[in-house]
Amino acid sequence: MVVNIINDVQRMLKEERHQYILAKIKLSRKVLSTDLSIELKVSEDTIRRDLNELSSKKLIKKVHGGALPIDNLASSYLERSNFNLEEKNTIAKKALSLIKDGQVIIMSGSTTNLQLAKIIPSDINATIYTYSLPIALELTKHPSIEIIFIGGKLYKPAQVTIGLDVVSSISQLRTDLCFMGTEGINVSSGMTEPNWEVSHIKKCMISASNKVIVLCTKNKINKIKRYAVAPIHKIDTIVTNINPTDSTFNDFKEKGVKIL
Amino acid sequence: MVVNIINDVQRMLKEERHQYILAKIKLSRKVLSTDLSIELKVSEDTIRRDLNELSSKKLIKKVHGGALPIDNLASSYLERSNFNLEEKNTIAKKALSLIKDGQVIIMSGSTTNLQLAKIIPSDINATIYTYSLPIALELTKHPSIEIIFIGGKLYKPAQVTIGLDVVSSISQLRTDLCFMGTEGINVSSGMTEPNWEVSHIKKCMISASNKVIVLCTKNKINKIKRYAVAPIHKIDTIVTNINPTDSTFNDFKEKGVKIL
DNA sequence: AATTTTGATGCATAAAAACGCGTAAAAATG
DNA sequence: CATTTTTACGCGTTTTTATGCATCAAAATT
Repeated sequence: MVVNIINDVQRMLKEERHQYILAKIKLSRKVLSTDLSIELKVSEDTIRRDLNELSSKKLIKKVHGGALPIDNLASSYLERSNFNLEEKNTIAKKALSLIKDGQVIIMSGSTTNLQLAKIIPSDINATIYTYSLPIALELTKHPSIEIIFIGGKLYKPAQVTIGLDVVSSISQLRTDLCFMGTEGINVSSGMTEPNWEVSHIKKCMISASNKVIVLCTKNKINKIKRYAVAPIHKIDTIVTNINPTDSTFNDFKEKGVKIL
Repeated sequence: MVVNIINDVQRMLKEERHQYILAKIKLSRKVLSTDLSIELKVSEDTIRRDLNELSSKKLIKKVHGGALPIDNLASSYLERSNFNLEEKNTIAKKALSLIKDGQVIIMSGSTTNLQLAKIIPSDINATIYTYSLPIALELTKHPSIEIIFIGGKLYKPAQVTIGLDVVSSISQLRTDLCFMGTEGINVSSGMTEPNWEVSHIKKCMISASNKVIVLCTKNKINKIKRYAVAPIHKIDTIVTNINPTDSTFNDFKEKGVKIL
């Protein structure tokens, strides 16, 4: 019996096929199982299994006959933004009451702020400065808010601009309100951040703004991170997802911080 | 017997049709089953089934004879970006070949550029300046591209920043390549734009860049708009969705413009 | 009201997907 | 090194899906 060596010579590994498929989808926006079967010299069955795998990893959208790219805009940020959505929305709703018509506001890039941006009623007029891509994008849907985007080098994981440009832009501003998320807040250490760049930017935001409002979920309270942003007395209001009368806040209240 | 190759060549996947229909509805506020049947080369029957599906997903409002948009004022940019996707992708693929590793590039906010941003291979290194939110967001998915966002006041319909800040930022730049879309290009009038702000920004881009590459679909060629951007000799290359040997381009070639 | 356009429904068919099974190579195990 | 176990595939077979067509019902149009 003749052994067909030729056939065996070139068979791609599964992983290689996957790479190939992803690359092709990226480039052509569409792949057909039949084409792939021919191109990769495996049965359509195998292609289908490949497609199913990639699809279950959310890397492609499998459809009858082939696959298409997954549409969605952002991935990692988007995932985070859907985390603890319930809490974030609670906070956002409370924070809404602090916005008055005609104000100039600066917002940090936190996912809670994104929630806030989503629910600002369309009859509110305001000017919002931000350095977060998703927040700016969200606000473009709003009919009357004026958006000023603060440019600079993009920090991909958080989809915000950072760096000197941002710092220098912000230090030239004067705003009424400043909404910012935080990674840690505590009476003695004040507000702290794990990221040096971010801590610096937040410092600028605070000195640029008349009132400082910190939005944070319960689990950030009493956490301390590496870099200091501001002592507690610089914070005007903390908005959280728990009851403002909770005893957790006693110390904060003594320092004159409002809890919402 | 004649085998009809043409017929076999392109049949869209159901999902693709759906996307096409949605894009068209948003753009023209109305679609007719008969038109779609011809455009998508399927029976009206199938179109009706498509429309029913989309309608049951509340994405469109199905009516006698066709369908209408379901109120909501989704961002007009996204609408445009999914329209004529095929052509835009063709252009983007061609344009890809012009990008070399390590270059500094500036991109305008055109939807064709968005397509380009989507398909840049992950092994390419480059620095990209842009003032388009969607493009910047798209590029955050790329592992190695450095993105610099040019800040300023946001122009919502196009999701780009405009204004003095943008102009002044760009005039301080020096880039290797400049990819820009256009609303009209013509041998005698050169490149033209309907929007004054945009025309001004594009002028800056051109003078900041070593090479100027214009991406445009066939239908923009020989159109003339209100505001001049640049005479034809400032353009190095035009990338379109049609064959570069097409006679349409003869005049352009005489002026030294490369066609891709 | 008559006529023309659309829409819905059932049916036929071809293509694609899923499922189960067998096999052979690769990896793990004793 | 022998032998299990696992993994990756391919091949039938059965289901499901996508689509067109014919027919009849429901509109819109005249």
